[in-house]
Amino acid sequence: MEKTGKRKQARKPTEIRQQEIIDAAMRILTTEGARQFTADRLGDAVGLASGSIFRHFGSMEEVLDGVVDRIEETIFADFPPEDDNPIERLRLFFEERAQAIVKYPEMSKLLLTSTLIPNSCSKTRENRLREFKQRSRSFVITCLREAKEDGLLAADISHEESTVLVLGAVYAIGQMVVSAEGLRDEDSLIERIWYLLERLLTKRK
Amino acid sequence: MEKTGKRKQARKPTEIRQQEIIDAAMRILTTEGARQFTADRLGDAVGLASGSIFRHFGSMEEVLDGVVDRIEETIFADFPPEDDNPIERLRLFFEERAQAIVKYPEMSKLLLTSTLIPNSCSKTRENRLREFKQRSRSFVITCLREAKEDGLLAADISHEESTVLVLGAVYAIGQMVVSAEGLRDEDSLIERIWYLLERLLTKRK
Amino acid sequence: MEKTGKRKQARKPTEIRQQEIIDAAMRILTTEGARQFTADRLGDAVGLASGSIFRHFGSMEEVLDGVVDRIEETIFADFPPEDDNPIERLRLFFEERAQAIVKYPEMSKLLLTSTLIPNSCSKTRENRLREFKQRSRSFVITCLREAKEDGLLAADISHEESTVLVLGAVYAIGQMVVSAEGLRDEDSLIERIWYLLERLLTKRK
Amino acid sequence: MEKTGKRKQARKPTEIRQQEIIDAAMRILTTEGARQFTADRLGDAVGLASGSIFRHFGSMEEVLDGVVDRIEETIFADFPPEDDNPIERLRLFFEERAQAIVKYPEMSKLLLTSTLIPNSCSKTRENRLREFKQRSRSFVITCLREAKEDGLLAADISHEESTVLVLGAVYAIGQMVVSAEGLRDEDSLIERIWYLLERLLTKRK
DNA sequence: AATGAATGAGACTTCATTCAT
DNA sequence: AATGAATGAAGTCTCATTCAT
Repeated sequence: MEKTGKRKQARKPTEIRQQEIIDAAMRILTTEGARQFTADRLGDAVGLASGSIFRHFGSMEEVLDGVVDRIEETIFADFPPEDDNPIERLRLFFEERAQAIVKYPEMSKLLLTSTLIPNSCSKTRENRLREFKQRSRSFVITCLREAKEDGLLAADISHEESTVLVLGAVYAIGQMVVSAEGLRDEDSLIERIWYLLERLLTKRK
Repeated sequence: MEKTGKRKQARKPTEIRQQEIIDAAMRILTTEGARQFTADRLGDAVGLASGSIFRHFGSMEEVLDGVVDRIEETIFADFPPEDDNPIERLRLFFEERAQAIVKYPEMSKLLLTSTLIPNSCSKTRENRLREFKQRSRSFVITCLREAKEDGLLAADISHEESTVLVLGAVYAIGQMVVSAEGLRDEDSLIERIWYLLERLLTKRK
Repeated sequence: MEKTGKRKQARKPTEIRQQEIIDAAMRILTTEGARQFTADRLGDAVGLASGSIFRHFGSMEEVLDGVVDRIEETIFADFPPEDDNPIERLRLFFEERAQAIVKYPEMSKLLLTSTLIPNSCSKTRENRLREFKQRSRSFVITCLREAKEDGLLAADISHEESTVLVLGAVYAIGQMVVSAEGLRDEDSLIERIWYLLERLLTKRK
Repeated sequence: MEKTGKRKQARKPTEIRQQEIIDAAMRILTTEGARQFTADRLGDAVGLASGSIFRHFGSMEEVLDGVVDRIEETIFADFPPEDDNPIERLRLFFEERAQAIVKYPEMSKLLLTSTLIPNSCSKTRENRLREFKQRSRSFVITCLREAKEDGLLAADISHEESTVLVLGAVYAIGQMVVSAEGLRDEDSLIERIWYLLERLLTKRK
């Protein structure tokens, strides 16, 4: 019944459309849920007929693969950070990751939920998301282990529990961003959190 | 190779079936994803024809409401813990919640992903999940604020960042449980993490 | 969710139940439509579980056959009326039929709609209803033809159009009863209508 | 023995298909009954897959609304007729309506059976059909009342019973058309019936 | 490159019917 | 005689995908 003044949509090259579609897909997946991720809804969101989606992606599955690609590019943009001091390396990781989450809040949500992204038969996409988490975790563990060996960590702290605290802080920031709208000055918060973490982890003088 | 050879299905009262169905639904949602949450799959999992699901729930939506009920019952089982000392209260919360997560790993996953549970039009279910998170967060904040007023917190620590650390630890434990299968002796880990958190938060002598 | 205080239903012999079920079926068919004619709805209406319907009728189809039986018994209760004068015979028919319709308004509705009564494959039930209409029509035609031969009809009136008027009056009374609730003193109306019809049909002196 | 051999289905614009679907729906409802009014059957009748029905109508309910629209358009095509003389006005109505019924026999059947058209919860469709009948009835009553006031009616005839006769004649024509196939020369019959009615109603000189 | 009609598979849901209790 | 759980078939509707235009 609605005649939404749907003019003949401007033609754009596939590369542009693909990006638009991936953007829309992430928005739908995170704000409306996996069940709303349909070609119709997606077409709506980018201003195309649903059939036209398939000019730019071979299938809905491929769109999802594009989403996962995008996640990878974003959160591993400057990864791994390099620095001789493992604590400093960890700080760089923490701040970059926290800032990425603040900037693209969908990311953390999608990451935390791996299986909830529709996957019909192949486990590949799920595994990739799992691997992303694993890659981050390994980095954190390596930093902390090295710090321990270098005598930089407080004596009674093992890398096991400190990993939990560091990664947990990242997750919690993601949740804050998603839920608590009234969150301003995230940069300062991120810094203060790192300050706390560092004080906890490292040798007190 | 089916052992059951399509026996006449055992009859069970609706109350029992409802529990079985909710159990299965949580398993499917967390291990197979929202897209696999279908009546067929659900019937399979409890050993019923798909149509029979609707003798026990009016719709798939109602099953999901049942899942949310179950989550609420589980994670708020002994909530809020009571104790005069806010730090002690926080410790009780932390340990109960962490143990709940270890025991029912699906819970934390579902909680973290609110919107990803299929929801058609009504936002109620999503809002309930959001409220659960808010309820926990409020409890933590209140404890920490009170501790601050009582002079129990370290001088330079605000409740804002400490909340992030405490909740983050809970989330991270959930993620560990889900991903790292080879996690034994969680009780000890939980204790060690709390020990770390408490040392960080409270006044050092 | 509703616990409608559904006590264990009193046991009644099949003969009683069958009548109750047919009553309920007619009510449902006429007031709620063929689509609502389900075992559940029927059980509801007589205060039984839907499964219990099948203790008293072999199938829903048989219930419908019962409905048709009931219609036949009712509208052909004193049929055909007997009298030497064909006009008087017609009057008796008209008044009996009109009164039956006033008393059981569902009847006329069901009669007028033959095909709308659910019938899966067999045409039998539909044909029976058709035959009921035919039987009435034939009676009317026969009366009028005989009246014509006996010189009782107005000279320029053929039995064809007069049949239409007589039967039409019966249908219209049915419609009035169904729609216009505020219809009192039907007896008088029926009489006045017959008076009109008779004046129209017969020789004016 | 299918002649079509499953050709690629012809594409037609939605407006055309909607009309085809409404046509088929009326045919099915009147000749096969409300229970056969299914998407499958409907798809069959228009030569589409059952799912494709829903490209053109949002639901089966909407198809029914379309049917009611069509009925309204048809039977109220030239309604109300205009003429200064109320008897003449009534004649015009009678002939137009009778001819519409002869042309589209389904109409009268559907009209007479309002509730038997499937309707889930909303009573709107049923009410619309009821209103159609009421609109016609009101017109007839108004004509006859006015004729009475103008002294055109026979002295001893009230508008109440004469309304019954006029509307009844319309219904009876509908029934004849539906049942008695061998009905030729309806025009003449309609005229003769009106002649009878008019002679009955009006002042005899 | 874009549209929009069509399809077929599959999802949700209803329902007559059966049967253990 | 009655219940209420179970089934399987059928019906409504959705959706990815194809393709003529």
